[in-house]
Amino acid sequence: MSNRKPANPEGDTLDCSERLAVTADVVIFNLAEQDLKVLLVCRGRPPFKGQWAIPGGFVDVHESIDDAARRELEEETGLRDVYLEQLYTFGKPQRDPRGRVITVAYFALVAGEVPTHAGDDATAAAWHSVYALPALAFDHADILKYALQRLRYKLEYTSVGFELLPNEFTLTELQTAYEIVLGEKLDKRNFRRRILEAGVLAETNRQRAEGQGRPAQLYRYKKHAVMEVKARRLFP
Amino acid sequence: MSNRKPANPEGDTLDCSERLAVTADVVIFNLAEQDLKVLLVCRGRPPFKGQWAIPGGFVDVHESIDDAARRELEEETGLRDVYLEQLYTFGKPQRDPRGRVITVAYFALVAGEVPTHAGDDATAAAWHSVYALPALAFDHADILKYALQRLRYKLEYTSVGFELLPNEFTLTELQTAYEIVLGEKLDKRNFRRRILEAGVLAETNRQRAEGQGRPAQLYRYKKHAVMEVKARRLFP
DNA sequence: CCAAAAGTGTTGGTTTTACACCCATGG
DNA sequence: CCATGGGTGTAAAACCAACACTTTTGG
Repeated sequence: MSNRKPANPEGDTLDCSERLAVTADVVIFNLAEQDLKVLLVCRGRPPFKGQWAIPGGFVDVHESIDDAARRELEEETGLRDVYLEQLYTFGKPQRDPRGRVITVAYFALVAGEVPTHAGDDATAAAWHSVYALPALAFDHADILKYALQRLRYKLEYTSVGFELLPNEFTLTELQTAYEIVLGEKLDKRNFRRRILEAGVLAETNRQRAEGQGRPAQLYRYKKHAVMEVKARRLFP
Repeated sequence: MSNRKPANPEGDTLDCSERLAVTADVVIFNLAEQDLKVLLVCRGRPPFKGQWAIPGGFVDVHESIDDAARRELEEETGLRDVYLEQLYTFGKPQRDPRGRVITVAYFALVAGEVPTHAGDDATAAAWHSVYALPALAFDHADILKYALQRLRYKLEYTSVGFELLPNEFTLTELQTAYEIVLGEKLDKRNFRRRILEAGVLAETNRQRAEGQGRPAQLYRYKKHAVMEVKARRLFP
């Protein structure tokens, strides 16, 4: 950060003429109905009125970008303390017809049934399958594509997958979650071996019966287990 | 991106009150004197006058953030068309004492001997070893630490290392480059086998003698070779 | 002919993949 | 007792890590 542009040679305040509008947009993923969903809002105003978009909002002068993203997330889902990670910053001059807008994109993972609340600038908020998306406003299709790529990548290299499941889950549920996100079948025995050897799961003393089969052991994610196992993929 | 904050209900223009100053800062890496160097500028103005900082500048309303980063890079080094990648966006409210400034950080890799040009807001620009850094202005120590981490990571998983060498290079030079950045010795035979099997190098028909030993084959990087070899580390 | 740097294969251990049957429960 | 879903081991292949000598040149 230098201070070339500001006109004041003393450099201890900032010129206002070159400021930009900055938004924090959050790609919120969720698993439901055996599908990977993303939360979209239907825009209630121009531009792109009536089109679906990734939820987001302007970053306030007094809040950090992370806080702005958390605020958006809470406005749309009512949830706090969920997995949230900065993705990429999109800043082409013409990406918003209203003027220069820079978007810092985030992605979030939320678990369980999550009701949605449309913000006051949206006519609706709804979960959409990432495999059957409507046309999106702005460059949001690019952002979503990038978010999905990053989610898949993280799933293979880190143990972030638990964030898509409720507190307690069975190994079959976890495997299904991985399969839905990665879009491929995994081997049951290899999956179990790896996930257990990674040491990020703790057995609970509870079980759950699914239909009329043998009840499954419930596990929970060990908080504070190392998130990123350097240079060792969790899955092939 | 929603349009909650702007006051105009029609939403087709942008309110100016909530705009932020945005800079593009570039961590420029270079190899020299058997060391990994980073280009720093000595600030000519407050705040942090006289302290070293990562070069950067405000993003103009009409240019993309990438273009701003490229412009900074060219101003400091005179180079264009070098490897440049967005790193992360830093946006805590108090990170700049002048007011709210958001910094989109990039990292760049430049090859060969690169003279530096101090910008007009800096009293000097110089290469510093990443292993012996001075105190840095703002939160630039964090940015640099993050950049170095990312560079190392990329070196292991992609073939980005060539960007730190001139057009033609020997395998020993390439290995040395990797060793300097990663901070560890590599096995010569394993290194050569892997880098050649990766198929990203083309032999030239030239050789170069280093001192009085046997001359080494010169290679160059195959442009358009896949940059990212998914799920296969180049080095252990 | 000697010093200096380039170049070259093999082996043992580890990791990964592929694959099929028995177990516990509810109806 | 049977249908349903949960749980388990092994063998072959691929991959990785460690290791030392020969080749080519210049002085």
